[in-house]
Amino acid sequence: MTTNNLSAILKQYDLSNTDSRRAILELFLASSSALSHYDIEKNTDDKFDRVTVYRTLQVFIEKGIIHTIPTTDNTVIYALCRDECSPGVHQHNHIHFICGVCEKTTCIDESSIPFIPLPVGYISNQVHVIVNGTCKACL
Amino acid sequence: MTTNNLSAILKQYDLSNTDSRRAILELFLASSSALSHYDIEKNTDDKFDRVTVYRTLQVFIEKGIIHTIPTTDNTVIYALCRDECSPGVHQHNHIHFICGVCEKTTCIDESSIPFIPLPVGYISNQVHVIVNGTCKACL
DNA sequence: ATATTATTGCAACAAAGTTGCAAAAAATAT
DNA sequence: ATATTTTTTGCAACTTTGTTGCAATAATAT
Repeated sequence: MTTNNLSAILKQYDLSNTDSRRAILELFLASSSALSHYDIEKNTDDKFDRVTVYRTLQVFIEKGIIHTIPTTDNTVIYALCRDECSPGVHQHNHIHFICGVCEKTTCIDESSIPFIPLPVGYISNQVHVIVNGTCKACL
Repeated sequence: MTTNNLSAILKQYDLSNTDSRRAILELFLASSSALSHYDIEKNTDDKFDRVTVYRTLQVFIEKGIIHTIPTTDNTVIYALCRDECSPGVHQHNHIHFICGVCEKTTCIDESSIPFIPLPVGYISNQVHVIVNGTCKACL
């Protein structure tokens, strides 16, 4: 991914073109699995302050570039949005798979979220499906 | 719930009969929604040390008495196990509903987890379904 | 090139969670 | 019932995670 491409993406999302944003965006584009805050700090050689990373992630979420994934062990992980997310509105129609062996979390684009029937009186906004198991690479 | 009943449950799970364990177990039995660590500390009038609460929750999880629920905002919440969980093995076949208004998380026993088709090479162990929306009481 | 605006990094802090260890309480044996 | 063993608790100290205010710096607009 060239710097130009990264800059263009940032511009598209109406974000100013800074070192940290380019670096973190590049990480997400290069990674096939979800990233934790720790992953991001380490993979940018601690070049950016913790606070900067937090704020960058926050902005990316607001703009609909990345989303958080709920986890059973309660770590926060982030992944690129695939579907049509827009600033303020996240809509994900794919499931998340957590491998118990390599610990990696990936978005499974092949499977979509099934319809979940709810008792009368409940209204559904968004459904998350998290599948724990063993991934292709670890079998 | 009488003290006797609580003691009996603890015995059944092979746990020694202590103040904190009885109190925390009672809280879960009395609550219709999931509880956070904070909820538990406050609802026991800070009578028990933070460390004790952490350790009690950990033991309850190991024994299959309670389970954690993944949340979108990444807080850890705990709820009683409904189905046949045993020490070391958690299996939950119900979905979790998080109300955006009252912020309460409840287990929906009426709906069961649908079958989630996965790409070839993936093996599923456990599936979590989290529905965000508005609950009956908040509509 | 300069002014304006947004972003960064630092410091200080708050909250959440963990570990080792001595004291206290529960279970077991006498 | 009492003594012994084992488990659990609470304290202190620490680590990790996340937040806030503010001055310095960098990016955009003029």
